Amino acid sequence: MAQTLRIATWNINSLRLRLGLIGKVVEALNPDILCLQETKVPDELFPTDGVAAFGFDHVLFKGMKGYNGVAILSRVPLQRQDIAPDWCEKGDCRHLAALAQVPGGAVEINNFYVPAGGDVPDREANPKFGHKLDFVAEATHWFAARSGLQRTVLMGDLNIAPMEHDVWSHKQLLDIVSHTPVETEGLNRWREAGFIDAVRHFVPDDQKLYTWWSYRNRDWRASNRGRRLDHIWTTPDLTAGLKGYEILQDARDWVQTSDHVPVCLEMRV
DNA sequence: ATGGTTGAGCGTCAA
Repeated sequence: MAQTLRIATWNINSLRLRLGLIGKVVEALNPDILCLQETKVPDELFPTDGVAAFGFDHVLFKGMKGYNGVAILSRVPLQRQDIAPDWCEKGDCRHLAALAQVPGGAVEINNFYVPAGGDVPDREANPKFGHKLDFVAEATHWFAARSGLQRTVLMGDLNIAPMEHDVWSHKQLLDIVSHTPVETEGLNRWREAGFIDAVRHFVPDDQKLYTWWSYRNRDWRASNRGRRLDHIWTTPDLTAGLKGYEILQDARDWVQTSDHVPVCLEMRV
């Protein structure tokens, strides 16, 4: 009954601008399910036919004009799960949940786009940072209340690099939004509410791993000042089925690409 | 401390 499922996440930073690059992701990673963040497209303008041309016949999206927006593209049937709250009561399109219908039993997919949090790591001076911390705390409590979750995946652009070697310089980034202790501790509590870090399952903690390189570095590969902001977590019952992962670093060199690269996980479910 | 770059969409704001 078990089948191999390949699931991927990518902050695409405008779906309409980079629709063609979905084809390159399919070619490179062959995902059954592709979670996108920062689609930046209102639902009435979502390119359903465009993504179907790449083999994704089952699509869920929650978007808005200009900012944010998430989508789940899938080759297997999806059943939308509208069970989560409106995080921080902002209505800003940062989470989509669905049951992926696979023969071994449904797998719950949670696609998150956590607020970036602005530049100043102080909730008094910078309300966007407060929003980020509140979002993570609210999500932590919500998942903790769903005790005993199984066959569940949480993935997306979580905008926090939690471990020392998830950034190019731990010491230089301790006061930089995305790697401050209050954020990394918050993200760890969220994960511990019921998940394991499926990519770190394959990579020792002392090895560098990045999924994002700023547009502001002229030569991202040479400077290599990356951060691991994009994550795939699974509930512990799925650990035995984990087969491998790929961070598609080559995508950072594509013409007119995103500043994030796709992350893919293969598992038997 | 600042700047560096990109996208949405035409003001700057968000990242």
